[in-house]
Amino acid sequence: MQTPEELTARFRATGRKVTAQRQCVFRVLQGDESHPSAEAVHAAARRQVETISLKTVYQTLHDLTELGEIAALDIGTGMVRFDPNVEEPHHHLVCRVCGKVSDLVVDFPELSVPERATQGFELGAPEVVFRGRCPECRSRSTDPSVGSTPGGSPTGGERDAPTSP
Amino acid sequence: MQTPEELTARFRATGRKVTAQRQCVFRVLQGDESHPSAEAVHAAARRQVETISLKTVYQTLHDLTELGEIAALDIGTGMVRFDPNVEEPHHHLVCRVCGKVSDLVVDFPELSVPERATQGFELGAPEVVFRGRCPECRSRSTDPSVGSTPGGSPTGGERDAPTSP
DNA sequence: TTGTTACCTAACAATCAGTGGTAATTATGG
DNA sequence: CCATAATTACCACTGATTGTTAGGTAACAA
Ligand SMILES: [Mn+2]
Ligand SMILES: [Mn+2]
Ligand SMILES: [Zn+2]
Ligand SMILES: [Zn+2]
Repeated sequence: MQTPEELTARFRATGRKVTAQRQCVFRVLQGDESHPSAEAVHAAARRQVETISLKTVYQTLHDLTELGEIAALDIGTGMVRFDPNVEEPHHHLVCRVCGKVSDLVVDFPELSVPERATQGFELGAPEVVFRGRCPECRSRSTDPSVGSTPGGSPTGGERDAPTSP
Repeated sequence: MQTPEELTARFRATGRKVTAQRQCVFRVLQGDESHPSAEAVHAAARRQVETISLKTVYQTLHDLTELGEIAALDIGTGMVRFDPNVEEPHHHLVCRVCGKVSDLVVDFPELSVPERATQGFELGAPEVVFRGRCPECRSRSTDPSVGSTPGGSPTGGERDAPTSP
């Protein structure tokens, strides 16, 4: 995703009007690496423009996706997640417990399909998803098998666990 | 997934009753490589047991998933797709147009994440999805004027494929 | 500056996949 | 046989997303 200023220009150039609400969504998305849902974007946007409607957020996300400025990821968390990082190809780690999505910056070189295995499909880029448990959900787990990871990563950060869908 | 007979035994062994409806779902799933949705399973099951309810189908699919006899795939087609092939690890090709899901039998060897890239995640097996267009949708969405291009086809411009229904 | 027009909001209704409840009936398996 | 699980029809409900309306505001080109 480009900067809010560049997006402003691009919106004008594509016949779209630039409003305070849209620019607010631009700013919310800029540098956001949490892969927020539309609701999450809405919540963040409301902190800047209290009256912005969910509808407008959906509309702006749709426009940005159409322009290829962000990516809409549907990776089994129940909601579409939006990714402003479309410049750097990457994959994702998905927490099965809380739905957290993290970037996986590893590039997999050997990830091409032999022509005969494509079954006539016209293929795009591969999407790799590793599902598992994020650090927070690992440490929060009451599973007794967790707790003694020798030399592991005692990140210690046992933060609150807000999400309870 | 095991055979309907084996599933019958397994259901009994796990305290579940075996009914005509459940066995019907077993048979529908057996050898099905189309990764059907619950609705699709229901439609197929109705051809054998006309009165089987969608609820029962959901219940049976849930049970089978719980037992690990089938896999529930959420790969962005809007519905959960069920996969009776849990014996052979594999990946998937997904048609962006019609939602068709095909097995990708290629095994990717070097698909492991360097320890430092995991960000503390506890990871499961990687899921690879190639999105694209299936053969049917490729031939259906080409320009009408390109109906039968002989030899070296100047497929020229890939126009926007108009979204179906 | 002004006029056209896109945009925004609020408040709903609707869709779609999936879950949940009821009550009455059926049928499994010990 | 018979307790009890399962099934059915029916309907309400969630949650994400889209659509619709109507009235008001604001962007931007002239
Ligand atoms: Mn990402
Ligand atoms: Mn499969
Ligand atoms: Zn988590
Ligand atoms: Zn297709």
